[in-house]
Amino acid sequence: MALEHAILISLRERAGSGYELAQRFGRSMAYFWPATHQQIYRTLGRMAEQGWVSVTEVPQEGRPDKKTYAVTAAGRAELRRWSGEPAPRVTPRDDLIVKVRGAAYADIEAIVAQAQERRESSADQLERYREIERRDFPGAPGLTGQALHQWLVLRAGIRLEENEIEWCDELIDALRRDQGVKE
Amino acid sequence: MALEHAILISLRERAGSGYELAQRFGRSMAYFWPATHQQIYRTLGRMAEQGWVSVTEVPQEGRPDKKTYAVTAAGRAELRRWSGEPAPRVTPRDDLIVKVRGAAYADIEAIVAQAQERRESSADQLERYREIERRDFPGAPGLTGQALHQWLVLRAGIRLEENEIEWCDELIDALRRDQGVKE
DNA sequence: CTATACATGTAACTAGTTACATGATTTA
DNA sequence: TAAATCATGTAACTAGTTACATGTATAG
Repeated sequence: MALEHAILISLRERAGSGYELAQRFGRSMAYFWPATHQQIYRTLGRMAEQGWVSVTEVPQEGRPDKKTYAVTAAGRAELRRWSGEPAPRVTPRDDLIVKVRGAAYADIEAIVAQAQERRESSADQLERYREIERRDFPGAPGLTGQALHQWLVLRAGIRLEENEIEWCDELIDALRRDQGVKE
Repeated sequence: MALEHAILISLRERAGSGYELAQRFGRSMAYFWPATHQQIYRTLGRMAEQGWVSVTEVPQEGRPDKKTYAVTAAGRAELRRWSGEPAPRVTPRDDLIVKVRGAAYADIEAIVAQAQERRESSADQLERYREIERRDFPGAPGLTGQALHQWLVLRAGIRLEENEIEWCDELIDALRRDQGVKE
């Protein structure tokens, strides 16, 4: 389960509470592994049981006590073990593809509209990624170490959006053309 | 939930039993929406309760009776309704990306090896897709109707694999280079 | 005075995966 | 005689989503 390991990575970069982790996830990991605060709290609990993280209760005034988590030696070993085992491939399930497959039984214009919406949201996301690239990775592709790793992840995101945009364009053109032919 | 709707599409193309559907899924839908026979039987049961499909029990000799499912008018309406509503975007969760993100805490060579494995499996899949394209869609991109829709779905698969291959190549090169620099 | 940040949780639900069960027929 | 095909299912589990709950402090 990659969520546990994504948390281990995040906690190795900086120890912190579930709340802090959820914030950090929202800002970085969520682009490729989203997780709600519930999921993070629950998973941290399980990880503490397994001994992958240690918990320190920090009493606070005026607000609930906070639990700070840090990666243990066992957690570090587990992260290393996991990262060496074969990474399974998962089929990304996309409703829009199913709709295209069944377009004969649907309102084609409604599907075209969804493709346009998708295209726009991908273009927006791509622009956000490109801005992050400019701001945080000006040295790319000549980076090293952690910065390189982060940039490579960003590259995956950029590629995904670029691909999405191109496919949407193909889709819109082809469905439009076919509609035109029919009339 | 797209599984229900993928089943409606498949059953509109041809009515059949859960078993038959599971076979057909394995041969086509599974490329973009995999489902086990359990999932299909369970979902068909739910769909029958909702009145989206009708069930006819066909007694057989020598083997268990078979239940043939067909899409009802309500099912056709539901398919049309669903295909018009906005398609949600889901983040494809990929373990390999998480591993790259945390490469600093891992054995980099092991991650490179996984990227190579991934690259090969994507190249294989791409070759299979290209063969289907040659065999079943020689008229592309000038197709119309259902053949066009099926080809557009295939295009999504082809694009996905091409993109995967390119990203893996970037990844392998960059991590290798960085390893070289370090030494 | 309203919204946001801080901080953690319980509970119920949905979707998908994996293992196990049954049993005849046909093909290698 | 072993394996694959036909045919349907129960049960348990894992991962992720959504709704609800609590309560202070601070910023606009």
